[in-house]
Amino acid sequence: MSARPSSPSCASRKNDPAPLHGARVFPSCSPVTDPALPADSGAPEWLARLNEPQREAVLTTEGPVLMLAGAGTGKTAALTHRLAHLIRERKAWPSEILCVTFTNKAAREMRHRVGQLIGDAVEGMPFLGTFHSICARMLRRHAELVGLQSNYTIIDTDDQLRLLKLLIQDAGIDDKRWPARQLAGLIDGWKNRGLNPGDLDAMDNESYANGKGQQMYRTYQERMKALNACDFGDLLLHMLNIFRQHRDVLEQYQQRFKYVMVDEYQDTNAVQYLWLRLLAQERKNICVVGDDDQSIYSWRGAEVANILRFEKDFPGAKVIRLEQNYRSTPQILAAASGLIAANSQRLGKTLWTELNAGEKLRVIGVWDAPEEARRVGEEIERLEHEGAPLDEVAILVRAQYQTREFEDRFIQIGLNYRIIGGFRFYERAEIRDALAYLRVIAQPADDLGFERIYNQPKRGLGAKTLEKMYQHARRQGIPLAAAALELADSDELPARARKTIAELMAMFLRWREMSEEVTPSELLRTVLAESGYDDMLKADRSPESAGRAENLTELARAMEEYETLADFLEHVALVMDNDRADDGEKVTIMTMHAAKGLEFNHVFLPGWEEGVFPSQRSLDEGGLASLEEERRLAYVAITRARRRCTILHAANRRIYGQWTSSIPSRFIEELPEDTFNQETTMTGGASLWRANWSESEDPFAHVSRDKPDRSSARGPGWQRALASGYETKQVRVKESTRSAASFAAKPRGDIAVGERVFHDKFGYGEVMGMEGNKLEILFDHAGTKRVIDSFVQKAD
DNA sequence: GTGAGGCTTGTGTCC
DNA sequence: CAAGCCTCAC
Repeated sequence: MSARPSSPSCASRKNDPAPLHGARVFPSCSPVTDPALPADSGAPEWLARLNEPQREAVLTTEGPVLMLAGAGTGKTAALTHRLAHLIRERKAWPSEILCVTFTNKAAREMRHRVGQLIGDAVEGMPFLGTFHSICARMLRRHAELVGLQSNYTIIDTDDQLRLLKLLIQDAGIDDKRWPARQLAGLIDGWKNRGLNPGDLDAMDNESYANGKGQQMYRTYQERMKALNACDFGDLLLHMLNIFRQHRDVLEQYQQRFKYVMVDEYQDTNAVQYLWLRLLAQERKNICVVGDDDQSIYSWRGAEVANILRFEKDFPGAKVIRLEQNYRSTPQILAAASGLIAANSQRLGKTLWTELNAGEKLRVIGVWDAPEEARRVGEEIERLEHEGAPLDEVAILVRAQYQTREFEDRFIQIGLNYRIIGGFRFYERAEIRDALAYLRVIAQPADDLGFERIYNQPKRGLGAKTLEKMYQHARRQGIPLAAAALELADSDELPARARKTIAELMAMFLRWREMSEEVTPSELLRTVLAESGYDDMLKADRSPESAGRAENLTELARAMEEYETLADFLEHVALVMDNDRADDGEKVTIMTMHAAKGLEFNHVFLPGWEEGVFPSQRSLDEGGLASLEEERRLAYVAITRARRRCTILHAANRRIYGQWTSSIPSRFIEELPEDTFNQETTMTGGASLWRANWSESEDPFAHVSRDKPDRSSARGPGWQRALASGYETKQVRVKESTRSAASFAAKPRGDIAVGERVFHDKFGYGEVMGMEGNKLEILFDHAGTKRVIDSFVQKAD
């Protein structure tokens, strides 16, 4: 995990809520600036590195600008230079520029690169960040306008779900039929569209529990207010509400922000769009950068339409196109361009490059997911031998679950890797527990935090006590922790529970006082020691407990970078990165979504199979639009590669524990033929199978497919469809019935129960059982595993 | 109030 | 297949 080091400007922010017009001290160490230099008389040398359209984007500072920038065309360079230019030319102080990015990674990158151009002045940019972090900061200042206090808690999805579940049950709604997840999704969607409970129409209202949508949304918002808490969507929605209802506040910010810049504009959703429009409509100095072909976030409300109608929103906008690609080989560009050409709704652009050398892409068909991981591992080792740094190698997957196979394999072969995203550091139970303690200290109304730890470590308080506390809290209209304190002084509870609660509350009072005096990390160490959490871990003999203790130590260390508890908690809530201080070179494994904006010399794209990528969900729901979004994702993925791009697809994959056969992704077929080479592995692979399949009607007619039984009815979409005879899916059903599914079920016949075998990964073992081609083997060192017979040899 | 064991269900992507 | 939820026995 990397924590933003506290800087002088951060420290000053703590006490001084930054007067809106108060110019900050402009760093005297600012690098060479010649204010007399006319902008159009031969660009200064630091502009010389830019191409013509980039330079135009930098120098067109006044009025609306739309930069259409294809993948790898140097839009970040253009943006950072533009920012630097504004500051150097003293058109604005750093604190008068609003610069919004989508990810923390992008914000950090921007800060870093601007820093290289103008030095420390970038430290004075409090409004360079993600939509969420910028809104969170603004909201601390204006919290009372929406009924919050400035120390509000930002809750994560987990807490949100727990709260919703309670509310659903309170409302007497069956949470089996109307799961909290669904409601959370709806509320999120409403917030993304900028809708408050009162703004819902009948259809929105109907979408949950037969017309309870609005009521539940309203209840949830009220409860959040009582908890002095916000979810992610609230950060934006609250600020939008404030801007709409308090002209004076809006005008302050309109005055303040002389220039507005927005990265990844194609991914803005309605709230973000409305928020930006309000802020920029006075001065109209807004510069947005985007690429409609890289719009991959419609699932969280992004509307490509925002970029398409920019010229209407801001008449007279200057449109600048960046089309020269500096990143990839012509083959990679041709493959990506050919693929994306299959989409219908696009602005269209032509990427070109001056590079002429390069290799074709490779498409490799393998037997199953483990082989895929093995193959990628081998390829990476080969690259390593050729001297390629591991930092320049990335594996980009469609969904998080795909990372496991690679992780397993890389541990086996001792290949250094890092997984970005995934189960994040901050989502581990022990970390969340620790944070819950800290949250309750910082913000006593945080019931969700209190509920999490009131009996963690176990102190003999259970559901009965919790219920009593809730009752009391509800009746008195006070937070849970306050109710607990009062109950400890009454006869409502058995003496034993009373004593425990009293002790716990005494600790909290002490910690709260202490939090004013000691650093956050000292506070955490004290809490862990005094609460008994440390002891609990020490007493725990399970293999994970040591790791848990380590994680907590790491957390305390990370906190040393922060001066106040509030700063730290905000960072935790908004920043999901867990790239710790990385020692040495590592292969990066991450989702395609997380990879947007990044680039690598070598990119591996596993799992290009129908149902995985494009994902089954996108095929089942969402229709063409959703498929096209998957295709844009494929485009993003391919264009991450500078030099080599390797696509893999497996013939068999286990989904929900079921072996499922798969056919290669349609995206592979859509690649222009002359841009890639097809390869296949010894074990057959889907490529071979596909070749056969296209020639004969049913090459596997001799193998009977297992009858769909109850268990297979739970598979992915098409399997479910198969089981229920769902008609519109006939085509898919046909494909899958004659697919290689049962290929796997053909036992090889020369291995019997009781024999000794050897397996590449697990070593020697004894066959304990077999079922079709699947063997259950007790390995000498690896324990019992289920493996496919083609991966074992008879031991001598 | 705690823990063990069975049943159900899921895995999309992020701030 | 796993994790999460629920139920039931101490």
